[in-house]
Amino acid sequence: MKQADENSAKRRRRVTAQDVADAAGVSRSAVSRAFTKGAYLDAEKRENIHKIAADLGYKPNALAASLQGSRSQLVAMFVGEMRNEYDKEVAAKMIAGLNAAHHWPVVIGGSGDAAREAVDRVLSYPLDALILRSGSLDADIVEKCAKLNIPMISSGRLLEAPNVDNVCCNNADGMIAATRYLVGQGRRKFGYIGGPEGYFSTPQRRHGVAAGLAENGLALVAEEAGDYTADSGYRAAEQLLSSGVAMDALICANDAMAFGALSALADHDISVPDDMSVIGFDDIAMAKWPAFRLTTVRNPMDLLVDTVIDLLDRRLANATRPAETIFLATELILRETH
Amino acid sequence: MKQADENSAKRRRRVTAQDVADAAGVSRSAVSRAFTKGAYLDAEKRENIHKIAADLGYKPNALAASLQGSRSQLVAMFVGEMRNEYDKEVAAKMIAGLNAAHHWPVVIGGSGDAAREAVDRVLSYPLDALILRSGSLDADIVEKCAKLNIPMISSGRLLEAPNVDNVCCNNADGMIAATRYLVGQGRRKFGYIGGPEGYFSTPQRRHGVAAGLAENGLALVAEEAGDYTADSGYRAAEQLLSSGVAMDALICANDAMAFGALSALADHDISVPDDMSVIGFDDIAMAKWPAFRLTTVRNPMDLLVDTVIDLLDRRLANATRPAETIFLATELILRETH
DNA sequence: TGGTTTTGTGCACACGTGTTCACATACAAG
DNA sequence: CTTGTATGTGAACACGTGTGCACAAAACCA
Repeated sequence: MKQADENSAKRRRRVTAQDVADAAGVSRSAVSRAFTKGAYLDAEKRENIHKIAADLGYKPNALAASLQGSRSQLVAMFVGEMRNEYDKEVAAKMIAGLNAAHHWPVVIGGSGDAAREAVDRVLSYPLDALILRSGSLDADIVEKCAKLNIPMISSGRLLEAPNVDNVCCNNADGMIAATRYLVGQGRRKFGYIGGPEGYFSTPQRRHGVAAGLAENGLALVAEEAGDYTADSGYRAAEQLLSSGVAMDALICANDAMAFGALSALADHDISVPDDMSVIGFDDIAMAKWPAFRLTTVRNPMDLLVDTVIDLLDRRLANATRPAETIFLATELILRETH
Repeated sequence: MKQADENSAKRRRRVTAQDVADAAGVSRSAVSRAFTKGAYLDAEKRENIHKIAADLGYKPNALAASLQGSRSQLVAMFVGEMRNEYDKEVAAKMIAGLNAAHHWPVVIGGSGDAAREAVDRVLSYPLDALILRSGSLDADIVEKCAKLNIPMISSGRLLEAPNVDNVCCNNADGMIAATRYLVGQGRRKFGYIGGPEGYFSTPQRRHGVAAGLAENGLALVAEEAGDYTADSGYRAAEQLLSSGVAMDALICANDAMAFGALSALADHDISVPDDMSVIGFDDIAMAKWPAFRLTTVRNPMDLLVDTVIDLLDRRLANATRPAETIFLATELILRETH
């Protein structure tokens, strides 16, 4: 009776070190030591404990262990809305990279109040760090993390604060290089499809294009703004074409909008690259698909992931290291639309 | 001196309920009560504690609280390699859905040994559940979870085990509907680009196409296999075209491969849909991009996410509920490639 | 044999929380 | 004044783990 009660009660519970200890006829300490590398325990007994533990399906509860003061290995990652393909691609790579480095990402998405509340709630876990990847969040998150002693790494935009490391693609330089190249190819009448307000990259990329043109005594002849989706790129291109302004080059603030623009140009029987050069930004996987073969500015995603994880590991190794801001170099990828 | 030591030591630690209690001049119990809904505490004192807590940046440690026996709210989600766009899209939606339902997904990606090891490690956290989304994992994960009392929900493929809920798109029916429709449109010579071996959906979709043709006394005239990426679709289509077999319809096991196939057809000046119908499967966001406007079979992602979360919540509410397997109906989406 | 070192293990504490229990205070009723 | 009843609140325990400390047993040496 009592036995049955105990069994049914245990059925609901997670197997605990005490259960293994009872089964093996040793103390709970011995079980703990059997799973702690470098701890002092008779080899034979350790093996026996491991065997019984495997049999019972025991795993030390990482959270209870983290109460001891060690790291939880949990890392929160805020990814914004993941509406465009670049964000999804980076998120996927980041998850893989964190896994490989034995950090476990608790992923938060969305925008606005819901996102703010979600991040707030997730801060109640003992996180090793918070990674901001795209999306915009209230600035007071920085203060909250500082008080909770949770290091932050921002990779979508620059967050100027002590204890916040930043990784950032050199947006302006990338656009300058693209513009220079097209000018060198003889293009003169540049149109531009920019990003939405509120994104960190929007003014930077816009500025890069303007600077690249200015150093050749040129300026944009036409301009529209999209929201970084392919649909908005299509609409923006339609708008530019219907305005009647003559263009021979169209620079887009990201690849997805460039794809949309390419479709609009095709619908208008404008040949690319004969009549018009099109250049994107990011070099997402799709850019090299046969349907697009897009000339674009590479936003180095793999390097971004590696850099973020490197900063994270170094931050965990040394909490007082001064915050760093790292800029990543872009690269012009020539395919078939320039 | 002692004061300074204490301060610098505390600087490293997370703010704790005891710290707030000291600052507020109450017991730690009072602080805990101040943050526990429905607990008994003087209203004025509760307000004061909240104020001081906000000032210090205190948040109850969710993990320490979960030791009490309550749920951790952590949910592991295995997402496979996330190589194709469908997987990324579903993962993004699932993350958003879980967040909205106040579950916090610890996301694991990858494949092979690394993935197996990562999932194994993540099981050391006190998870409320494990969601399998795509990808393939050793079958012994089911047994491990059973022993650890972690409920599982599989959505990529059917996992026949007690305590594993399944959500699955009705692959065969979707393909039957697509095939029937094309036959009704007068198509007779069907080619097929299938998925890679090892995926749960591969034989089901293949079977659906065969069944749809068989009921009209037809059979496939040509067939190739890809790996669910656009590139592989392009190569497979090239292969089919170079074989010289005449076709008037090409069914692809997913949208990404259909995109690749469309490019190959364009390169060969084969007009879609005049000379050839092309149908995909999934209806990912890109399918309606102006560049593709792909006719396809909708794999209902939003419904998938809702269903998984519903199953999760019901499982948490009732651990002994018998495992369910839910099939989701597909829908033929007619655009411009049929 | 007696003393000293090595080897192995259990006890007890700490981590941060929620909650039960007992106790103190205040106040109303008899 | 005594008794009974609300109303708050602190002390103590439990959750599952890692580890310092003490202690026992065994091995070694003289």
